[in-house]
Amino acid sequence: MDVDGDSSSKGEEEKRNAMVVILVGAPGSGKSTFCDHVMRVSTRPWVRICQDTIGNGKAGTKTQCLTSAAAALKDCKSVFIDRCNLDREQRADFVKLGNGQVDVHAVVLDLPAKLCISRSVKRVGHEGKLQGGKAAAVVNRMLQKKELPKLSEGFSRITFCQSESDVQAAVSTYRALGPQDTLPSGSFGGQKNPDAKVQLGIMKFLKKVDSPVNEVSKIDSLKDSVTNDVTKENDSSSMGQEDIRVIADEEVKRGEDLALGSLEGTSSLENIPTLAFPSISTADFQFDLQKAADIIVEKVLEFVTKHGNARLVLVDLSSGSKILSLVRAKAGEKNIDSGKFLTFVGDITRLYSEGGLRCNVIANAANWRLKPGGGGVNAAIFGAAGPSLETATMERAGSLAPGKSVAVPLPSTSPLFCREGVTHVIHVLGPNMNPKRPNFLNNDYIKGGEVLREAYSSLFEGFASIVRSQETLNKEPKEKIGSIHLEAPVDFKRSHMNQFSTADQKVKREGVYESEGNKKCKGFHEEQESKTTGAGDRSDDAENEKNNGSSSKDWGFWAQALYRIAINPEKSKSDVMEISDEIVVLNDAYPKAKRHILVLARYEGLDRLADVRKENLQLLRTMHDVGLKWAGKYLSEDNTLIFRLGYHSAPSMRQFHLHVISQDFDSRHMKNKKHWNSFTTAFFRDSEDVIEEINKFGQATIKDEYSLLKMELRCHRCRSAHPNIQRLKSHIGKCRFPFPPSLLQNGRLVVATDEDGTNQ
DNA sequence: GTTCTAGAAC
DNA sequence: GTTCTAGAAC
Repeated sequence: MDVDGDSSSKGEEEKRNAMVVILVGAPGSGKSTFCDHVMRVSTRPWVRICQDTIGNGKAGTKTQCLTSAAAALKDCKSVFIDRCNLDREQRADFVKLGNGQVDVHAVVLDLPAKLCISRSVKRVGHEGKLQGGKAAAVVNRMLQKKELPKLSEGFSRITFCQSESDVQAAVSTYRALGPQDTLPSGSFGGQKNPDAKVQLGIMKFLKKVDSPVNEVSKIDSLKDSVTNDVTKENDSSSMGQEDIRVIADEEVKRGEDLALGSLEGTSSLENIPTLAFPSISTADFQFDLQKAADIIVEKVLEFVTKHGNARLVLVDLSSGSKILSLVRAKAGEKNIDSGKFLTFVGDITRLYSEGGLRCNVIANAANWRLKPGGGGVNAAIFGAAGPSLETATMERAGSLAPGKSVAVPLPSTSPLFCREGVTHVIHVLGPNMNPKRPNFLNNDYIKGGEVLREAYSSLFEGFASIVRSQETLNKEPKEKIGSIHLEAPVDFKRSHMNQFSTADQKVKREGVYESEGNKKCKGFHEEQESKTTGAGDRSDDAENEKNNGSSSKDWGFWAQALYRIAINPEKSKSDVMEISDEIVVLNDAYPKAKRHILVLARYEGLDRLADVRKENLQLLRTMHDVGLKWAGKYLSEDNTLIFRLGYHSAPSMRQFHLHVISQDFDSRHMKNKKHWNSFTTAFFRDSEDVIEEINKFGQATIKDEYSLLKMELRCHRCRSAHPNIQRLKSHIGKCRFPFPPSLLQNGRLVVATDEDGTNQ
């Protein structure tokens, strides 16, 4: 860092290096504290422009702020714009202060509403005078208007903070800036979809770094991947299937539009060869995270300096991933080119289909026998790649020593190849610090470090050699990574993971399960009655990582009540209202609204949404129609009701079932956050959308239950936040705000119609 | 899925 | 002291 106290002689230069940092955040989000923490130790001259105090210690006007900010800049000082700046219009004039001469940054303090409210309520004598009971209403109202900043507004850098630790990281970044320093351009901190107004879970924000999940459908995710990644051309070598090509072509078109039309310049060069790799040895092999992060960054740096035309992506499934944040921080310190290395939260087997990130090579944290199973990444990759990967692997090697890797070309029949565009899997075996696993190093981190370095070297070399061979094939040297600034190390915080716990991945059901196909129940009710489906076929493999290869979910006895009814509806004690060959309709035993019924599928093997495939389309339509019929019946009795039809992403009860539920949520059984969020977040998958997705993609997007169900409590109509379920319930009893636009589309809400058949 | 309950939050 | 949450048991 170049610290220079002699400002007079360097005035011009300093002016060039001054910057405008626009804080964006609700009252109570910690904007002033942020400025204080930076300014207290910074060697750069800062001026804080605070609208709450600018009028001689009292609140002033926006114009006053603009004038003072301009004066400070003229004086070669960097400025913090400390006001809410929650919408684009409010920010625009401050962005213009940069005048193309100085960098304009945004720091977004996007903390949970509840936290902002409680801070606002508690604060005494705060400059903004926002105290007491009105704070909640004010914060809520302001958050409704919230438009997260985009680079296209004219910011050169945006930092999104969604937790206390994000804020800490941003403070450190800014306080470390000397008078001459600049920061890399781009969008940082993981808000992939700037329009998502999703917040962190309320209660846990201090205990763990939770992350939001975008409430977008798979189709939307493809769209917004375009806004971040401009596709230049389709890489025919990595695409095998017609429908993927179609999607890719659409991306190209939109991408071009975008490149012409806006500054959304966080383009990532999709065609550059990309290796996605998990952190080796830090999960089940219990390698120290700090030490591992150092080694990752060291090896990545080595690679990126040597290879211009390739990109590395460190992937982790869990959004609060410690290793990702450690690596991100260290990579930032080393100024690793963000176009060549990024971190990504998501399922390594679904990077393209669910994350919009194209990776032609993925690394597998393998076991020494190179066998499927175990848990974690290994099980996921073998599961997703299908049996052909095992065959192809065995052709190359029978086992692997720690520190070594083996690259295996994926057969073009593998779903990973067709769907994700992955051409190679590189198996890597890292050092093991877990006494229960083979080759235990007994805390010998000297040896461990060596082996881990060797593992990454071997992995990256394997990748480089694939890149070389593909370049030769294409006979056309790829364009060097361009001058357009790239977004990263960005943590996209995208998690569409199905059936994964935060720590472990389970093999996809269809992978190992001794499938009986989707036989109809009809005709074999009795034989099924006695059949247990509990434990599944656990095949523990001692040297494999934790979590056995069991593919079927362990449904407890209580969780099989619906299954028993589907098989034997006549004998059921529940109030079954309709029975056909295909479906059973019954009242939910614990209705979460005035009207809440279930339409059960009577198909053996269809336990949940994740099991549904294209061959079940007709069933989906039947269930939807039956649901509509019953909703219509209830609407004819009470035309004030509004219904929504949909599926839980990860149901607790076995047997595929459709919820038909009125949107009053007026029920004594609506008791907790999980109940609420399961019907009012993206966890609830609208029936119409599911049908569309199954039709287009052959399977439905499953939303990540672990974060969605813990989200803070928000009104499903006006989106206001509430501290607990009781307060929420008293609010929804009164709230008559129109439903959000997304729900008003695509027939997601079912309302009463008058005689003409028009909506009332 | 619900119920029960310890203990955290208020 | 009361309310509320989250985890375990069922």
